[in-house]
Amino acid sequence: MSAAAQKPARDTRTILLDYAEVSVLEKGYAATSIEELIAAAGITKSGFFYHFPEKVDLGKALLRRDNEIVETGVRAMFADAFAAHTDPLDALLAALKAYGEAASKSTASRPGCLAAAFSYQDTLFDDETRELIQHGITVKHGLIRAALERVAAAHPPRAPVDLDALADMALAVVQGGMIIDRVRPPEQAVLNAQMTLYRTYVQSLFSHA
Amino acid sequence: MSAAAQKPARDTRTILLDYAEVSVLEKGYAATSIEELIAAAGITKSGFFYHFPEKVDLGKALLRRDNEIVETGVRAMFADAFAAHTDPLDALLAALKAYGEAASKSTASRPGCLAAAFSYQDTLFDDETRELIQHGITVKHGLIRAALERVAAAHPPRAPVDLDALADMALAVVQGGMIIDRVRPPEQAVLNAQMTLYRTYVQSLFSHA
DNA sequence: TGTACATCAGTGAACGCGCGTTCACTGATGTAC
DNA sequence: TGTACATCAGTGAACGCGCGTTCACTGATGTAC
Repeated sequence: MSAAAQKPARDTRTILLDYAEVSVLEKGYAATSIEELIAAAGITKSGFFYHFPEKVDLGKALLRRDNEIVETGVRAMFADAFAAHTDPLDALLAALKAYGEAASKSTASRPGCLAAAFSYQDTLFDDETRELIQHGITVKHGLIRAALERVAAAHPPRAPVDLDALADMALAVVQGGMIIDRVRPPEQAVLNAQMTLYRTYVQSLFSHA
Repeated sequence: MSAAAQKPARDTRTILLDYAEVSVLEKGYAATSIEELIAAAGITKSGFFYHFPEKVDLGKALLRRDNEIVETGVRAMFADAFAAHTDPLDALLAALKAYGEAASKSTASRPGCLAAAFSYQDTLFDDETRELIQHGITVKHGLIRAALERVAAAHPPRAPVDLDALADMALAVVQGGMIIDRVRPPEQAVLNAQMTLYRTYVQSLFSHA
């Protein structure tokens, strides 16, 4: 518990990215100015362009960092859950719970998703950026879909279930829950309630009462 | 079927709003410039400021118009559905189907929701605008929640159901479906598939097989 | 151990453009008497 | 029917600011021999 361990000594680039992430989530990419980022990081404007040759590179770096968190963090949630539970259904439900909770307490004060923010501004970007936006949800979809397959193998559903659509529903419920949480006045934690409801649905589809 | 009936002769203000709506959905409010709007409407910049004293008034007008469509259009969908079906569950399912289809073929080429776009830029706005953003989803929530109450009265569910969360889920699934449809490469109609899945869920909660 | 060079992480000054906004004015249409 | 005035839907020119971007340069640290 040394004091040094608490402050990981963020470098300038990380400070820029951290501040940009919050700002993009609050007012969007276009309205996030380089000026405010350098004020937060305490460097000059040319210093910014040393780290990011163009503004669009900031957007890409933001998405790449976010995608890495998905690749490692969310993947680990599913791996851990499947390691901890013998029943795939229990594992999936645990993983979804962890994912929902992580999503609800993201970087900024309000929940939000970079990919969602970017998706409503994406004609400003090039193809590479659009692919980065897409990548994160593709990975998440894959993880959930793979888990659903294991669940379906262990618990054959009564009626046929479209596993792709069901996996998408988890993503949709999180994205939509975030938007509702952003729009509604106080903290009502719609996102968490939605994930709970979704988990109940999945359970009802596969567990034979 | 006269030719005059096809072209309702949009006035300049409507042209500005129409173009702005598409643009906001594609690149966001901040990146939607007055310059491009007046180019589309064929007026000068001062002409724009005759219609909207400040840019923020354009945003408000956009949201007010959208809210009116919800107030009349979506309300009518529910009224029509409940007039056409004796069973409240059938009525709700029909209304949701109509709502989902309307949402999937909105103004622009891709599905999108003004409130969602604005919610990811809302620190740019004043309180009045934020209330307008909120109003639309409050109304929709109210309509779905009222319908769910009638369904629950006619078909008491086996297990207790949180009707507010279930109503939110319809909104979340539509908002989330839109984001996924925007991000995924071709037209996969995730939004419609999600609404179908949601309707199946509602049906399973209330109809005793 | 000393020197030469390369890389890193910036500085400082300037750029042009496009943005939202203001202001005085105008021509066409509508209304009052 | 004619005139006076008001309102509507704009025009045209100018504004200052902040934006992203460029360019030549710099001081500190690292590496080679």
